[in-house]
Amino acid sequence: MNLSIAEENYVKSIYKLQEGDAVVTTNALAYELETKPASVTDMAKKLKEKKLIDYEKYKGITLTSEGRRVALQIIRRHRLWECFLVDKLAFSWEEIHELAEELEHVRSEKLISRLSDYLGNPVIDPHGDPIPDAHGKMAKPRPQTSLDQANARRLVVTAVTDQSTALLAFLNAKSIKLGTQLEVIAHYEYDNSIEIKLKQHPAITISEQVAKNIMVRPV
Amino acid sequence: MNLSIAEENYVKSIYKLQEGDAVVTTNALAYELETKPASVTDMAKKLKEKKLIDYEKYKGITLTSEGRRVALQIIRRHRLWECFLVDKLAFSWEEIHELAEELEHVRSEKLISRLSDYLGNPVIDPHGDPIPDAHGKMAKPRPQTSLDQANARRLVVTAVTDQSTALLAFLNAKSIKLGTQLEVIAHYEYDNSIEIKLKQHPAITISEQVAKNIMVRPV
DNA sequence: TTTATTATTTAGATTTGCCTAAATAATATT
DNA sequence: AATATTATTTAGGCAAATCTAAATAATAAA
Ligand SMILES: [Mn+2]
Ligand SMILES: [Mn+2]
Ligand SMILES: [Mn+2]
Ligand SMILES: [Mn+2]
Repeated sequence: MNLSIAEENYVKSIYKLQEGDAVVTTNALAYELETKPASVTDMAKKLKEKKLIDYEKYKGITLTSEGRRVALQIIRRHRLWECFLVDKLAFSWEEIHELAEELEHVRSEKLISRLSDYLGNPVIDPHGDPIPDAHGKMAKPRPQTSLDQANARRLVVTAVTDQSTALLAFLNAKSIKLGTQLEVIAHYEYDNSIEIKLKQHPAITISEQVAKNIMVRPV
Repeated sequence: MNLSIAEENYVKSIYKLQEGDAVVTTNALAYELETKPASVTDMAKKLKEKKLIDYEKYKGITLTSEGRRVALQIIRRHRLWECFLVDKLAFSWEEIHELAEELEHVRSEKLISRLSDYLGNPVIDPHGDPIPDAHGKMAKPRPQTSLDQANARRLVVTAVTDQSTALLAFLNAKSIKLGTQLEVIAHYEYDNSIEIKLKQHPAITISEQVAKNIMVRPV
């Protein structure tokens, strides 16, 4: 099946919003893709026609198994290019998303399999997200929770769920990256902010919003 | 200026057909881009509007200096990606053109300058074509002639002007690549075919059409 | 259970890039 | 110089992807 760039972006966003099995609403998808609900309805009809989604009007959108397959391929391409940009071209993690957003649309099995080999067949990308293999299989991520819900004291950062430049730049400023070990000092009930301490650094307090987007695992 | 992929492809093709200063005709451009003359006329109006070409109806097309600048950037991206595919991902020279045709449209100064550094700032691509630098300057190619017009006996292959998969596959089969040294044994007047000999190989006879597309220099 | 609010879809346009068929201009032939 | 041929442009249309404004459906509140 030959998909346009727009169609690929829709399929990828639907996959992202589905998180397993949830139905994706028109508005949510419009917001995610920075477009208008009317445009989403139009595209939903086309993707249904192509059997990539299940869709009945007013009932929301879910991917078919073919849609899921397609989504995983696109995600694979996106994340492999992100690895390339960081590992080989020395980009930092907040710069790569936009570039990968374009590179992911170059469709060539051979290109991607060679790129993967060249990178040593990585299984997680620079943001800690798992990379599907050529068959769409992803390593089950090791159990992780968001920092605001973790109960252990000593934690290691495993992923970042919001990949906006703003958050990643903030984390850079605080020296927080994948693999960073930290200790939770205190939870402040008033605004749900959290005080943490990194080795070799003074303790800092981070907002609930930041904490929600940092994934961690007990060290 | 923000150009679409279609606009970029037009500008690049106009540059290619201009060969210095010649005026590009509507039909030639349509043939090159595998589209129809009417579509070329439409696009010519748009590119003129954007000041990338000079165009008066029935008078043909030439690039403005801005158009030339843009073309050289696209060619730079194209050829650097070709180097990447060959040097890092082990593609062979007949597979890379189509992929570079897509990769060239990812517009990021930073990406391209890092890619160039990563590749060691190459000045020729895998087909022997010069790569413009960030300012659009290209190494003046060393004097070379097509094989059918060379008068020296001992020659070295410096470039291939037709980059079709068919020709490149033929050259692969005959073990002819960039840097290959060969000796001209005979010219056959009847069909302008040429007999050549590579070291460690029996002599072979190649057609005029092939010879026209192989660029050589006295060794 | 009405009524208000929110979510979604439809109707009708717009832009881009392309097409075919017909008209016109430029060039080549007799 | 008149005519035939070829090149180019115009006219009119189509599909993809978007939009705004209006209509309709679903859901929440009174
Ligand atoms: Mn994308
Ligand atoms: Mn990522
Ligand atoms: Mn291209
Ligand atoms: Mn090339």
